[in-house]
Amino acid sequence: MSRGPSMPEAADRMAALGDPVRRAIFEMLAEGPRSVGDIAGKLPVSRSAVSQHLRVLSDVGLVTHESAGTRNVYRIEPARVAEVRDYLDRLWQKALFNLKSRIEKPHQ
Amino acid sequence: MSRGPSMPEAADRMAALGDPVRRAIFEMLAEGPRSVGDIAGKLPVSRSAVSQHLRVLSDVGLVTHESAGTRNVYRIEPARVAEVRDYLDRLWQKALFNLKSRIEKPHQ
DNA sequence: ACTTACGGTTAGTAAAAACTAACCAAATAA
DNA sequence: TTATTTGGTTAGTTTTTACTAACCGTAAGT
Repeated sequence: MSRGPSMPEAADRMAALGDPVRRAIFEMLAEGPRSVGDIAGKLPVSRSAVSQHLRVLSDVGLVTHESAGTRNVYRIEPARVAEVRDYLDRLWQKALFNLKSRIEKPHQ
Repeated sequence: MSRGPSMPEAADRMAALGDPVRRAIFEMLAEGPRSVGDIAGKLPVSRSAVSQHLRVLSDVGLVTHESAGTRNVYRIEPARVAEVRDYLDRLWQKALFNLKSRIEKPHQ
C-alpha cells in the first residue's frame, strides 16, 4: 500500500486523545467550532500550550482549522473520530469472540 | 453520585491505551487470554515492563487477571472496551450534530 | 529439602511530553 | 503609519512516563 512514512492511524489518534488537556479541548470542540484564544480562556493552561495541543490533534487529523481574519477557528473532523470508534469496536468484537470460543483454554 | 476519588472513566482508559506498547499488549489479549511471560516473549521489552503495563491496564479495568498456579493469566474485559467505544460514539454524534446545526457560526 | 519457573515490586535512570515565557508574523483598528 | 489582537514557533525547564536491573515471594518439580 505504501502509505507515507507516518500516516496517522487510529492508534495514533488514540494516543493524541490520551492527554487530559487534549481531551478537554476535544470535548469543547465537540460542542462546536472555537478559536484558539476562546479555548485557552476556559482552560488553566496558556494559549501557547493550547496551540501546541491543537497542533497534535491536527497532525493526527482529529481536527482541522480555518483562519477567519486574524483568528483561527478549529473544528472536529467527525470521520476521524468514527475511525477510532471503529478501531475499538473491532477489538471489542474480537475479544468477545475469542473469549466465547475458547473458554478456559488460555493461549492454546 | 459520589464515586470514589478516582474511579476510572472512559477517558482514563483512553489514556491507558495511548501508549503503543500497551496497545500491542491489548491487541494480543484481544486474541485470547495470555500469561505475562508469554506476552513479554513477543515484545521487545522486559517482563518487568510488561508487568507494569498490565498493572496500568488493570487499574483502569480494561483487563483482569487470574492466577493459575505460578502463572498469571490476563484477559480483556470487553465491557470496558465497549464503554470507551461508546464514549467516542457520543462525542462523534455530538460533533456531527453541532457541525450541522451551526454551519459557519463559530462559537455563537 | 533444593531448585526452577513465574511474576510482582522497588530503585534508579533515561526518554518523552507538557508547560511557560519570549518572540515573531499577519490582519485589523485607530 | 502605528497600535492592537490573534496565534504560531522556539528555547528552556519541569514533570511525567517508560524502562532495566535487582530483589523478593510463591508454586511446582525433583
